[in-house]
Amino acid sequence: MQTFTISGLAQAAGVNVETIRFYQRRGLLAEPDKPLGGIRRYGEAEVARVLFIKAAQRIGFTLDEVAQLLQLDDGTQCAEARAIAEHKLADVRARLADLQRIETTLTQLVERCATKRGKVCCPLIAALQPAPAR
Amino acid sequence: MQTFTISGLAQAAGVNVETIRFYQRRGLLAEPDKPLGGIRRYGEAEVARVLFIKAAQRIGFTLDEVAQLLQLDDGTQCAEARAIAEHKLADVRARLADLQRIETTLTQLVERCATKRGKVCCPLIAALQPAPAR
DNA sequence: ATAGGTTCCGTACCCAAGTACGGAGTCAAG
DNA sequence: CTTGACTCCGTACTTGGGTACGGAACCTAT
Repeated sequence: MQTFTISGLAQAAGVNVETIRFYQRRGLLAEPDKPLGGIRRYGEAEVARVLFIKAAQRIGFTLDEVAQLLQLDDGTQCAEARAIAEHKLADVRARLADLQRIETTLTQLVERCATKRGKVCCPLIAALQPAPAR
Repeated sequence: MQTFTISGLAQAAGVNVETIRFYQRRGLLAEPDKPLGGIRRYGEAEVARVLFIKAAQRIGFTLDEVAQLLQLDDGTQCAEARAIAEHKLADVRARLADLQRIETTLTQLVERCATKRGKVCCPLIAALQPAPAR
């Protein structure tokens, strides 16, 4: 089951070997204990974990935040997990709302582009305005 | 209408003065021409712009990407705008999907937490798996 | 048993996005 | 007309997230 060497893992996850080692130092990824003076092996679980880290980063989480999310995946005491989860959830929903507004606005822009020509001005900033001064 | 000094702008947008100047150097924010050896003034538009930059960053855009989005807001030739917009849109939709899956999973976790006790393990990683090895 | 390619580990370096610093100029209040 | 707060501008430092480097150890294939 533990089929990959570190470079195999890196390749499977689409990152650099050094990145794996960096994540290990940061505690985002465990270093499997190596068979007495030998070489560590990794499995699919680690690949998924690295992919998760990368995906979470793309949507704006820092590595510290990713660590918290991973804690939830790893299993924590319920009360604590719930606290973290609720906190993150609020956060996630706020981002979701912003992203959705950008999505809508960009979609409209593309549509307008298809029918008109010349300059277009896309009210992107307005899309994320908390309370437009009107 | 141009009511703020740079520190007023910074405060209104909830960032550091140096950040404003940094954005100006990066071309994300124009430097209004100053009244002959005097002090520049800013308005609500700039506040909104900085807030947008910050919001976009929170959902994972780099400053270079933000610059592209701002270009759309500022008005560009249609063909070019459309190309950028479509590109960003695909990007935005991918992030949206990931965020939504995290949202769902976190919500489920919180629910389970409310009814059970002891350890919980939240399949967060699985939520973002491209194709789970089964 | 040794050469070539990894792994391991530490240290050093890199880029993005700020943050801090310091001197000179400006401006309003006393 | 000076004092204190702020602006302007350049340069330097910091932090987060990696990347690169280099020597020693390891593991095949010949």
